[in-house]
Amino acid sequence: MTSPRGSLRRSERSRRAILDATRALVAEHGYAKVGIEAIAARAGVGKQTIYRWWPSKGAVVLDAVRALSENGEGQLALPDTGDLEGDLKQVLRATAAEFADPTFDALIRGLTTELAHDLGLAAAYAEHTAELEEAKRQRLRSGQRAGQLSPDADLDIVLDLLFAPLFRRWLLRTGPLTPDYADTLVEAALRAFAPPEPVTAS
Amino acid sequence: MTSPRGSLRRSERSRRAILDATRALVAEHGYAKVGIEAIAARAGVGKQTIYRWWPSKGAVVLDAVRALSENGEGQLALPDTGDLEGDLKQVLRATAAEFADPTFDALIRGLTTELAHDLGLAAAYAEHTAELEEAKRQRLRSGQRAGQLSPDADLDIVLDLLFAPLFRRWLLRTGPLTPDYADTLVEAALRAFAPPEPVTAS
Amino acid sequence: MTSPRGSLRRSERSRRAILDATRALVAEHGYAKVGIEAIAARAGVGKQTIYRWWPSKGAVVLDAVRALSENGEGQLALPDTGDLEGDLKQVLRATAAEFADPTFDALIRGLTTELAHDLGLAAAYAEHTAELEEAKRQRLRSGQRAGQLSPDADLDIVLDLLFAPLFRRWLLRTGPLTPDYADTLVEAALRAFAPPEPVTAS
Amino acid sequence: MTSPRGSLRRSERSRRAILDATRALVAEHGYAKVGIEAIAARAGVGKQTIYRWWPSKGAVVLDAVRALSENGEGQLALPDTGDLEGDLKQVLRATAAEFADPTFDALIRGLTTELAHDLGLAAAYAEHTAELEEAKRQRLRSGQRAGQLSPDADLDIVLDLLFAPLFRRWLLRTGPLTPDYADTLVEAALRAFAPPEPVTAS
DNA sequence: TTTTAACCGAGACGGTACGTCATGTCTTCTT
DNA sequence: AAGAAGACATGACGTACCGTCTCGGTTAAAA
Repeated sequence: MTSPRGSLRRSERSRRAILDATRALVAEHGYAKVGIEAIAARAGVGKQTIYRWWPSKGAVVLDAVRALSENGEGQLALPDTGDLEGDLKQVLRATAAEFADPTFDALIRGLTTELAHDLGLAAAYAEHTAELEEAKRQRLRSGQRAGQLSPDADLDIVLDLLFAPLFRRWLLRTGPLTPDYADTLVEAALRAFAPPEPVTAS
Repeated sequence: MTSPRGSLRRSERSRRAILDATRALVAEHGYAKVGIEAIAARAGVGKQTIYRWWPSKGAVVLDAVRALSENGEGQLALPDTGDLEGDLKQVLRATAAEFADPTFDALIRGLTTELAHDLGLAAAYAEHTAELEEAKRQRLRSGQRAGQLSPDADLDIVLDLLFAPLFRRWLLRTGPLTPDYADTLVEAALRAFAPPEPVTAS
Repeated sequence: MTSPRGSLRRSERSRRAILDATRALVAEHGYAKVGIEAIAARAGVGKQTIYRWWPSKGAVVLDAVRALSENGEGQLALPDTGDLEGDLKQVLRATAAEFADPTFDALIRGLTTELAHDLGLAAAYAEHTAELEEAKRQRLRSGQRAGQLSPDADLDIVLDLLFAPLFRRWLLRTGPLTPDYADTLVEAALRAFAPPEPVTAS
Repeated sequence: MTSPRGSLRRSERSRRAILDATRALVAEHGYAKVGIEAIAARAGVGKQTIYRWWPSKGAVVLDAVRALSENGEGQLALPDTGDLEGDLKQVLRATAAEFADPTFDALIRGLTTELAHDLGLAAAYAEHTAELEEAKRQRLRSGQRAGQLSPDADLDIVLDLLFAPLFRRWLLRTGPLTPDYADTLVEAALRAFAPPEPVTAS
């Protein structure tokens, strides 16, 4: 069901032009220096067409980000080789790599700072990331079942330990997002929630 | 002799009025809706007096935050009762509590999102927090010496594990900043960097 | 078909409000103390609406003056009773009287001093007054044909002699603009360009 | 008696620097674009030193003009060769030539437009020009005694006829200030106030 | 000779207006 | 009905000057 949302007459052409222009402009000038007028001008679109379909610049950018991820849909299953540590390292390294892409960085950085102030936008973003979050939790659960993670572990806390340091370091630029850093975080988090030592028969 | 820096004639009166007005306005209306003009008007000051001494709104807010901490100077020693876990829990709970104060939240939230975009401001902020960061590291080192933390532990990583989840949860409002959450983070981080089991004589 | 010039959508409402506000404010406070912001505020109009259509305050005032004259259009024919001296006295007296009106004085005084510095504005003003100037020249030509003025007279010089003294006295306030003064100027100018004495048969 | 006016301690050095800077800046950028701050900066003088001795920019410019004329003092006697027409032509040509000097033009143009709005300044200027005006009147009186001008002629009106057209043409740039134009004005004015035809004995 | 106070340069201050820019709403005409 | 275009009222931006004010430093008169 790929029917148009919200209207029977919405121009797909304009929608794409707006999101493309947004991506390009934010990459070029940074989130803060891009305004609705500039987007409209670059997209060759009337301002009203933007205001009609999005409530704020943040919402446009959110959709621009969404559109990026929607190229290959449904790839939401995380790797599950049976090796939790290896799989998580791969995921965190990939996340760190994403942040290194200037276009993605500019988009997601602006969006993130907007989320901090706009509750509605934050909710919309949460909806967008819910699936991915669930996939992460699933992978942890799978590891738990495989005895690679304590059965008592609160998976949300594990996720926090894994991703929050990465997020903070990226957002505030307090350090480089190296693969090593990703690995270190995974090792620390898994150590914190290691399964209990099996009692070995002596 | 801490003679006036940068000018021989800067008005202390105006400086304080500006920082006070900034705090009040950001608390009332939120960072984004406060402009230089409003600050100047509320402070009873010409706009140029702000532009003369600060390069951006972010810089003013940074100073407003700085001024908050400078009331009681030099209180930078963190508690060191000998109980690392207990001391850290106290610190994280206190940090969480700070974020609960609406005025401080509004100020620091706006400032933080500005840091994400303004490298110069981020550097200035880093300078401001350097002392506190060092104090935290000191406390961890002290715990290390007391055998409450692995001698191999990278203290910056420990700090990341402790504070980044709190930071992220606060900034993106993805969960409540309860004392329990603070405690959980401390326990997890210490577990991740627990000292090696002493070999017990059998 | 005098369809809208320069734009398809200019607001006549705003235009009139701006010119009215300009007239009122200049009359109240004098040309120099009136700014674009004040005009916009009084007119209930955005500043940009002024900047969009006029290049300078002087241009706005010029249009405000223009609008005054355009109430009754096409009344440009000067009196021509056959008595050149009488007609000119009437015109100069009327001109002097105009300058006595405080609103008109304030507008035209500010405009005039602007003309002295702004070549473009001077050109625009010249265009505005061209018709009137031509009408004056016509009346002189008519007098010339009637033998009341030397056939050799350079009409522009005659106009200078008639109006420049009035202009200077008004602008610099070096004397009162009485009807007597107007009459004196007319008499002097006509004496300077009197037709040659007819050769009387002796 | 060239004692300092208004104060026993006024710095002649600063006074000259201010007037020189004023002349230079007005010549370079035009009257309107020169401000007190710029003059002070160029003169290497504190703003207060200007505000202490002059009430307005116009007053400074007036003094700058005054200083120009005071180089060779007392040259106020107009030529009196016995030939009124020739002498007046010389004076008007000289006046026209003065206006052609860009520095003088810029200064006097700005000053003149200021006079139109500032009564106090106009009075001060009148005082400055009083001597010259009187000299002009004297020359006319001398011509009157020599029978080159009607005994009834109102000399102020004659002066108006002579100089107002020149003034207006210069201020509003409605035509070139050629020697021919000067001559034409002199001839016209003298024709208007020619002495009565002597009754020739038949 | 020493005081002392006006004058000086410098420039920060509270203000006002500038001319530009972007906002979000609106109207008009086109598709 | 939706879109491109862009005028509109609004209001913040950062700059430029205004005229006033303080700050040391420097003179030249008075003591």
